[in-house]
This record gives sequence, structure tokens and C-alpha cells, in this order.
Amino acid sequence: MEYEQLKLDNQLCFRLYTAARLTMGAYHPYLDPLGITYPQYLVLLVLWEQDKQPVNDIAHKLVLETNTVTPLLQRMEKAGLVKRTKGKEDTRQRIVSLTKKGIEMREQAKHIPECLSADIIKNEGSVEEISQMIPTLDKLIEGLKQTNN
Amino acid sequence: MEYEQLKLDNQLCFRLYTAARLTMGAYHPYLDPLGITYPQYLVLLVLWEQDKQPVNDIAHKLVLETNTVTPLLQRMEKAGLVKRTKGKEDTRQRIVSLTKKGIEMREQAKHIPECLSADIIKNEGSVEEISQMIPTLDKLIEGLKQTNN
DNA sequence: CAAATTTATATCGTTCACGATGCAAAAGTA
DNA sequence: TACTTTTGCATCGTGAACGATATAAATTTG
Repeated sequence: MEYEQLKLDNQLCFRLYTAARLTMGAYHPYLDPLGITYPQYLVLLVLWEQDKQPVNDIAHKLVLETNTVTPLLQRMEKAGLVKRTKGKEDTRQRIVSLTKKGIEMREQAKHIPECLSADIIKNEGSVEEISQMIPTLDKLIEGLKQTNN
Repeated sequence: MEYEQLKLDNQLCFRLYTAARLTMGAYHPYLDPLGITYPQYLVLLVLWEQDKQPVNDIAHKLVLETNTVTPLLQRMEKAGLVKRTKGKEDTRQRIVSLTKKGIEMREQAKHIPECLSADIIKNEGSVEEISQMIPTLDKLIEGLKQTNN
């Protein structure tokens, strides 16, 4: 079969792409009540670990371009979740910090990871098997960071 | 640590999301010369397997909503890759078929899967390890299809 | 120190992704 | 057959992603 490789079933990327979209979809029931999207949730995760970071650091941790993160942060500022202030030493930088609302949302989001785990277990079964993918995904991601340069 | 679970490193979804984006990025060098995007490439994969399918079938195979696929197909029609004709038995349907250009692109795309494998091997190492994720991803995807209903 | 380069962020245009809604055709029902 | 419901697709609005480009500040270089 000359075109065997072009069959959809043989495509790893298609599976990653689909799994990522569906997983994001599984966050919807928990993020909608908070009024945030999944990428916004990721930004909050970063800021909850360490508040007051420049745009670049956030983008780097999320493996996103700043031209994706900037509008994301602007929407989050509009929603009252973060503040963006000019950097003191380097005035080119925009330091992103959590507002009271952003800080308080951490408490409301506390149980989201376990809720998601429960949802996945319910319909899929094995958390162990899924967890085994993590080191492989990390290697793949590190390799692809090189490829995409 | 009360908020341990909220650390980014513990998030499976973030890895899927990042791996999917970076893998799509790895297709760029091969899809750009053909003038198509990754989702458009997926549509072509589906049509190369079987030509002349209604919008619904394509959307279902790609696990996408029709309101994502319809504009995608409209752009592909504009680019001269597919034709969209009214269904004969069911006139609500739009049957999507490949144009000459769409058919011929299969030949040009023939080596993309092996090129991508090569790229991944180069910077990551083990195709075996990555291939092992496939059955797990399939189970995850099937489970999430249930969850997201 | 002045000029060239790099860096941090922002803006713009295009393409997804998807919830909500609309609409006409088909199918089911009274 | 008339009415209701379902189905297949399209449209609209919003929020990502990201390449290309812009701009100002910092850094490097001559």
C-alpha cells in the first residue's frame, strides 16, 4: 500500500491534537462557573506558583509566543483577574500580578485537578496507564522545541 | 502542600496541549510549500482515504463540530482543493469531493509522515516509546468523547 | 558617547475551535 | 395529509494561536 502512511489511523499528531481538544473540553464544567478559559487557567496556574512575572516568563513557561499571551493577559486584565504594570528596572517589561479576585480564585480552583482525574477514571479506567505517558510527552515536547527552531 | 495539584508540572492536559501544538508546528515545513494548514491536511487525509463524503462524516472522523469544518471546507474550496455539491438523495447534505489539485496533492504529501518521524527521532530518540502512547491516547480519546456529552 | 543591534511587548491579519442560533429539508407522528 | 421533531449545514461572535511587523527601551559595538 503506497499511501498506507497517509491513513488517519496511523497519525500520532492527530491523536495528540484530538486528545488535547477533548481534555480541554473536559475542563469546561469546572472553568465555566469561574468565567475563565483553559489558557487563562494555565496563566493563573503560573501566577499562583509565583506572582508578579513579566510577560516573557509566563509565555516561556506555557511554551507560547508573547503575541498569544499578550492579548490573553489583556482579556484577563479586563476580567479583573490580573494587573499589568510597567517594570521598574526594565521599563520595557510588563509585570503581571494577581488581583484580589485572581488570588481568591485559587481556592475555588483547588479541586479541579482531582475532579478531572475522577472524570477521566470514570470513562477510561486507568490513571496509571495515562500517567505513564507523562515522561514520554515531556521528552517529545523537549525534542519538538528543538525541531521548531 | 495544599495547592500541590495546581502546579503546572502535574498537569497532563497541559502536556497534551503543548505536544499537540508543537507537533503541528513540526508539520509547517512540509505543509507550507503545499499551501495548506494542518487541519486542512487532516481533511485531505480523510478524503484521500475515501472521496465524496458529506460534511458530517468528515467532521465525525476528525472529532470536530460541523461549525468548525464548514468554514474549513469553504477555505479549501476557495483554494481549489475540494468541491462542495448538493447531495442527491438528501439535499440537505453537502458532498465534499477532491478536485484534480486535491487528488494530485496526495503524491506531494506522500512522504510527510516519514519526514515527521525522522524529525521526531532526530531530537527525541525513541519512536517505540512514542508509539506506545497510541493505544493509551485512543482509550483516553474514547473516554473523553463520553465525558464531553 | 553615538550608532547598530537586540530585547520585551504590542498590533494586525488569518485560521482554527466552538457555543449559540438559524434555516430548510427530511423523518416521524397524529 | 398537516404538524412536530430531528437532522445537516451555515452563520455569528469570542477566544485562542501564530507569522509578520512595529515600537520603544536596553544593550552592544565602534
